[in-house]
Amino acid sequence: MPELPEVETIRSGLDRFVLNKEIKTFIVNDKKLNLNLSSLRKLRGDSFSKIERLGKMLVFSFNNHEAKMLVHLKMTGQLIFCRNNKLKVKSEVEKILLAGGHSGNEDFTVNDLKYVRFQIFFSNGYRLVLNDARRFAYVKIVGPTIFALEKKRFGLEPLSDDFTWKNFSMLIIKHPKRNIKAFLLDQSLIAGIGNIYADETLFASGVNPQKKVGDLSEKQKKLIFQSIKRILKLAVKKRGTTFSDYVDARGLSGGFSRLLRVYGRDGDKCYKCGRVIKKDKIAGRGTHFCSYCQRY
DNA sequence: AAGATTGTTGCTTA
DNA sequence: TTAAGCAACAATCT
Repeated sequence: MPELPEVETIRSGLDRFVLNKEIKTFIVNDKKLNLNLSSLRKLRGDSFSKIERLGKMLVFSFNNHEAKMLVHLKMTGQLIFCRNNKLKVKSEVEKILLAGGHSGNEDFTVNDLKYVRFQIFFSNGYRLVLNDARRFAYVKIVGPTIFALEKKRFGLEPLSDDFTWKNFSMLIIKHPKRNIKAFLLDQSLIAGIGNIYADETLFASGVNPQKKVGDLSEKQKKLIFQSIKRILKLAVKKRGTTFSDYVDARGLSGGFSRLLRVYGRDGDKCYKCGRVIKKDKIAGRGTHFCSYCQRY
């Protein structure tokens, strides 16, 4: 469920806490991750030099190794930075990190980490935990060649300078037969949009999710292009959307949830026209839309 | 208790 | 070649 805004929020949160901190050791708690222990061992004593986001994937670089650590949270993965001990009610990480001024889920404690799959222990007494109920999330250590291949699979970054009207239109011309919902979800075309922001984008644009992109009017295309940028930017500013599992690196919920206009509102009244919001399966995903406001 | 669920991949079909 | 549909992955919730 973490999409671009959620992953970006985690990324920037982590930036402040793990960069240039010496890594003491890695612990693999779930064999399903298929991690090579000897390649992890080589990275002990090193530290992260930067954390980038590629679509919904996080890319960790090291100061003294060429290898990169790739983390994809898939549906229910969480990356939580916390203190390296078992504290009782309020963990110290909350006291320290909440001092940063953010309000949020105050009840989150390290005790809620029930599905720990992977951990990075830092020398300063903190650790980074991959917590994932459904075990779809992955961690990979890759060299430059594999990383270059991985990178190629991602399409345009919607918040980068490459996401221009020209590039967006070219994508549409290349895939005229695809429906717009599937188009928005395809990570190899535009990277980072998931089910929530696809539905929000189409509602904001007044476009029917079934519409073939080749049949969109110029006005509709422009609206979609602008809505993608506007909504994702706002959602990043609000620190993402919490629908079920998502929390940021400090265990805090996102603030975009209350700004959702269609996602999860099936059966409720449309904010624009008052008719009932529908939910159908389109492009293989549950799709929320107003059949009146999004009839074209 | 069956069915649905946020992401992605890979297979089958048209 | 392109796209749609569907199962699979694992666990939880309704």
